[in-house]
Amino acid sequence: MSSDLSLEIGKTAQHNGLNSTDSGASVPGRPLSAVEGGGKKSHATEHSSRSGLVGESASTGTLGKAMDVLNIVANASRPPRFTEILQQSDQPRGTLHRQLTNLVAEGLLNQRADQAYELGYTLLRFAARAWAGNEFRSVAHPHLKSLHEMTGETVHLAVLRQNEVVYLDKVEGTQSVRMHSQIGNASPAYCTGVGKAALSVLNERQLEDYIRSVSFHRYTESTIADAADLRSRLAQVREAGFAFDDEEHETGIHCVSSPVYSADLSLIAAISVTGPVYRITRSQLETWAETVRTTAYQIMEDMQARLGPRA
Amino acid sequence: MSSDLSLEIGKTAQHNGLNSTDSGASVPGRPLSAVEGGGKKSHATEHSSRSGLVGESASTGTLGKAMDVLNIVANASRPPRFTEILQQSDQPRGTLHRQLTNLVAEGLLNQRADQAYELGYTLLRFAARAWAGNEFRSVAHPHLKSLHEMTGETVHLAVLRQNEVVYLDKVEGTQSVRMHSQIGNASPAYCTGVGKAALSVLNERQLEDYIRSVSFHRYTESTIADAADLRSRLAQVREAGFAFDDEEHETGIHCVSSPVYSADLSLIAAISVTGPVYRITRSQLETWAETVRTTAYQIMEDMQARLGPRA
DNA sequence: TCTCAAGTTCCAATATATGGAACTGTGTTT
DNA sequence: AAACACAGTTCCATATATTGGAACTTGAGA
Repeated sequence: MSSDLSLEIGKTAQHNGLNSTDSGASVPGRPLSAVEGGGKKSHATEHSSRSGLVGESASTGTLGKAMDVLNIVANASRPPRFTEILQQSDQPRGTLHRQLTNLVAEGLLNQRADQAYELGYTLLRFAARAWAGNEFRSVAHPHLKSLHEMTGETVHLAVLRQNEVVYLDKVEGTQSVRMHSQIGNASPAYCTGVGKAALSVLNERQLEDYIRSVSFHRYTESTIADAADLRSRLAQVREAGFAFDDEEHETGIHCVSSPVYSADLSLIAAISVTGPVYRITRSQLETWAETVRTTAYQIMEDMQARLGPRA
Repeated sequence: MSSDLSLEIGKTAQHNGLNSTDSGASVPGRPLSAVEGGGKKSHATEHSSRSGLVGESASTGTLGKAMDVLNIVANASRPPRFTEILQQSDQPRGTLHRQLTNLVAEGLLNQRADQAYELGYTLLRFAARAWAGNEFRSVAHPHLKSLHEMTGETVHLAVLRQNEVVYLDKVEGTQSVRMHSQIGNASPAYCTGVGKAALSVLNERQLEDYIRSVSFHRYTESTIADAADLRSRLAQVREAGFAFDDEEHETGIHCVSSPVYSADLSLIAAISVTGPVYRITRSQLETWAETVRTTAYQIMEDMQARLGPRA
């Protein structure tokens, strides 16, 4: 089992030249700076990867195994029973059984009357707090709202987590609320607007790690299918400051997106304006691109301002 | 450390007399029957308690300790740093530090640039799946919608989990969507409508366990303040089939609620219609009580129908 | 009734988590 | 500026929790 491959990557505080003492002037192109001055003498291995950004599902001891089981249940098309889980797990029956028992006891899993396992309510409880208590989200939210008001279309906020983007917030029209659909959902980074925007700020090594660990799946005709293509697209995104998603993940849906990130890259996220192709033209999206980018900058500034005050 | 106090309570399949072979006739007062016939030879200790319904936070080995840490972070008023967590935890520095590292590696916690810990995005990811994949919720949802259409007020679905009720779903007016506020939120059972409805179906021992482990806190003037009061209220609820919440948790808000549960009590939930006192009178709530109860029965029937077909 | 598969329990062996103490870096005081 | 105090991090012998094979139930089907 491959574990302990690395340490923190995000912590390799790498100042981007010009640092801030000027309070809040809008300087596009500059992310919010790290809260601490110099980088710690991190004696991380040269290889790195994994920790929050990019990486596989290397198990961290007992906890990691429990998470593996949770993942099996989460990814099942319907609530799996003991043996179904056993087949996907590489653990002996006795062990797996105890793990399941523990997970159920903690409320992370539910065992239904028919013995099938489903994700437990404790997860909902935690997620509600994770969401409500998330400072980044609450700082960004008003900006998302104003972006929605300007465009009239759905606005998303998503963060990069390993190889996926996880949707953190969403502001949409008064149209029938499709529940809180998106929030918490995860999508592959390479085929979504927010994903490409997020990937565009990775440093070379991180991108390398990402590309090594990702596997491309063609969701639609225009889905990016290989590393070379992805690289060149990301170069463009890096240049422009925004990314498009031309129905690369879902047919009939496209969007513009810009990255939101901290200087030390401990937080990499993105915002987007999304619309259906039948109503929103590509050129309309292009019109919004600058606004999206500007909004992203504003969020970064606000985050920076919010970080300081914390004693 | 007190662990392994018990086994499953919910599994003590306790048929309520008359059992089902008749398919789907509406027989109010009868919950959906357990999917399995007899009760297993559960040699559970006489004491019992804990497992999903009612109980304390007894740690289940390593996983339990990790959950304890998660809980500390979740309950903090703002993202705690290492020592703040250390003070609430009863573990030595070295141990706690490694646990935190593991939790961060798994994405269950985030360590921000200022070193403070917050709940991680993985929790959101899991919760989204827990919610979307929850069969009970999806079965109940259309009923909630029709209940909303009949009353015009906000409708909730909540499940009993340990001493709390966790909100699973919500249907409300087109009024500005206060995000998906409630969902995933947890409230004490004794002072909410859904909570009292849920508690009313507990058997004697379970109620005993609940009362032993709960601590009453006066949220408003009318909050139930002691066990005796709670018992007599629950007796009334049991009789009537629905419960009221007269501003017992939040001033200005009241509701009617009815329990939804499986015969083996492995699932205990409740639905409610909630409204602000300035617009909804008590007698209006009483008018809805019967409808709420009927809707609850219909959900139970639907659940029963949905349980069978599963091979 | 018998048989087979699914699910559950048990316990010695061993890998894993523990926790005290030493270490590093950061910010504060004299 | 040096000394101090404090938060955070690492290390390693030890204790303990997890492991996993095998035996044991239970339930469904022939």
